[in-house]
Formats: sequence, structure tokens, C-alpha cells
Amino acid sequence: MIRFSKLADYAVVILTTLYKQSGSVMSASEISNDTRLPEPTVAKVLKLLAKSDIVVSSRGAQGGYKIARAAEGVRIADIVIAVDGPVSLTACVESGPNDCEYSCACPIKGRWELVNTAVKSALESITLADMITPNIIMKKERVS
Amino acid sequence: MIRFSKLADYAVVILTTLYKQSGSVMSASEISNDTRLPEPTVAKVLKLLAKSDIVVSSRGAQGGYKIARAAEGVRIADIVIAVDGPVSLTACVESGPNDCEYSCACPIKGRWELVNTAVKSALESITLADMITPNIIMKKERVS
DNA sequence: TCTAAATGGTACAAATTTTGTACGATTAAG
DNA sequence: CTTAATCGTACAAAATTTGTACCATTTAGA
Repeated sequence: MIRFSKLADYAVVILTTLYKQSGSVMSASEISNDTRLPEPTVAKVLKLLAKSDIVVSSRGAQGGYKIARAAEGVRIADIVIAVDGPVSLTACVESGPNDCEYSCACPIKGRWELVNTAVKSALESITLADMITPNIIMKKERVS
Repeated sequence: MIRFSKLADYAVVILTTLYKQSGSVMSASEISNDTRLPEPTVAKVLKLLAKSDIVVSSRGAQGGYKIARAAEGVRIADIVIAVDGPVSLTACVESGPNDCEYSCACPIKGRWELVNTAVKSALESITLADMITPNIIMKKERVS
């Protein structure tokens, strides 16, 4: 079953918490309390998010993290990339083209980028704001 | 880095090979020769694909696998689901709703389905035919 | 009817990845 | 200068993915 890592999951939960306090600074341990997630894990995720400028960190006493932009400006893709690294669905796509040992025999050299791009677009089309907003639309047709 | 399994990758390669012989039956070992993929692995993938009716198997001597439908009718989503199981990006979505231990504290209960659905749609919008067809369109804007 | 060729299913060991944690360095407020 | 907090790195444990093997079942052909 294809999935992304729990870290991405945590990241969204953490960000959601942070967005409820928009503006004010929260420390990693405060967030840990709020979310019931283990503190070291929260800290780890926040560090990754800070590196991608999704949250802003301030060090020292009274320091902590706060959001860097409005929820509408944060795409799910940004979050996933921040914690899981670039979205590349197969090894082929990852390293430069024609790098894989089977490349000479490979009948679909590079074709995966098609899929890659589609998924990336999907992830870019949803923002954190969509995740926070209470369920309205979406009753979605299940496709088995 | 989010990705799906190598099996899905193999599956596409194998199917591509099979589609070049459309109609005729190939055994797992023949396909293994063609693709340079280890035979047991090829066999495993084919078994999974057969179970999802993406290929048709015939047992016994002279048996083997052949395609079940035109390449246009095989969506990438079908293939991925066949080998990797259902697309569910997070644990929350997987088991029934409100099953997770944090559910009471979780601020985004169920919101992942939004993302889930988007990715699934992306995977459904591309068919095996798109992967086989030589590169024409696609010069896509890279989004970092 | 018997044998060979092939898939079907299950089970399992190894390798890789993900996850969670810890520790020391750095920074800033009071 | 002390305290509170992040930063960075490193690492052990757990979970997942991968690759392989084995045996049962089925079918074509001699």
C-alpha cells in the first residue's frame, strides 16, 4: 500500500495545532502536550519544517516556533517534501536519467515522470487550509 | 521521499514487455529474459497482476500470461493497487474512521481523505498506454 | 496415462527504511 | 551568567519491503 511516512502525518497535525495559535510562538514541548505526540518526534518534525521555511523558529529562552505564512499558502506538497524529501515515485526518476542498471533494456525509460508529475500536482493542489477547514464538499466517489 | 514500491515499478516494466507481444502468451521465464529482472520476482509480480485481472494466466505446459485488455484500459492506479494494495496515504485513512488512538485529540480527523482522493485520481488519470507511447507532450514546469 | 512445463500459494530470511530517542552545541532572554 | 529553548548529528530498535524457495496444482503432449 502506497503511503507517505508518519512524519508527514505528524507534520500536518503539528501544523494544524500551530495554526490555531496563529501569530504566537509555541515551544516544541507545548505542541507535544497539545497533540499527545512524543516530544522528541515533535521537535524533529519542527526542525524539518523550519528548514523549509514553513515555520519560523526562534532560539533561546522564550523561543519556539510560529507559522511563516497563511494556511492557504502552504501546500501539502511543501509539507511532504519538507519531511520526506522530494517526491519521486521510483528510483529511476530519482537519480539522473539513464542511471539505472537496466536502462538499456528498460522499455519505459523516463516515463515515470508522467506519473510523478501528476502526483506532485495533486499534492500541490491542496493546501493546509483545505485540511483545516471543516468538511463541506467531498463526499467522493469511492473507486474500490 | 514518498514513493511506491519497486514491485510497482517492475509491474509496469513487465506489462510493457507483455504488451509488445499483445495477444500471445509469455511464460514468466521468457519475460524474465526480456526484462533482465530476476525470475522469481517476475513470477511474483505476474501472480499479483493475474489476481487483479490485469493479465490472464493459463496454467500447465505451454501456459503463461497474456494481457487482459487494451493498454488504454489499464490505469496506473490499477497496477499500483494490484501489487501494493489500496492507495491510502496515512494509517488514519486505512482502518475505519476514528480508529486511531489519538483520534480524540486529532484536529484533522479524516481530512487526509482529501489528499488520498487527489492522489488516487492522479494515478487513475494515467494509463499504461500513456507510459508506452513515445514522449511527445510533457515538458512540464518543474516545481522545485 | 504419464511426464514435463508452467502457474498458484504460502512462508521466510535478508536487506533496507522508517522511526524514535539521546546528547552536546548554540543561541537568546532576563 | 544562568536558564530555556532550538540546532545538528548520530544511533539503536522496529517495521516494512524485497527477494527467494518450496510444494501443490494444472494442463499439453507423447
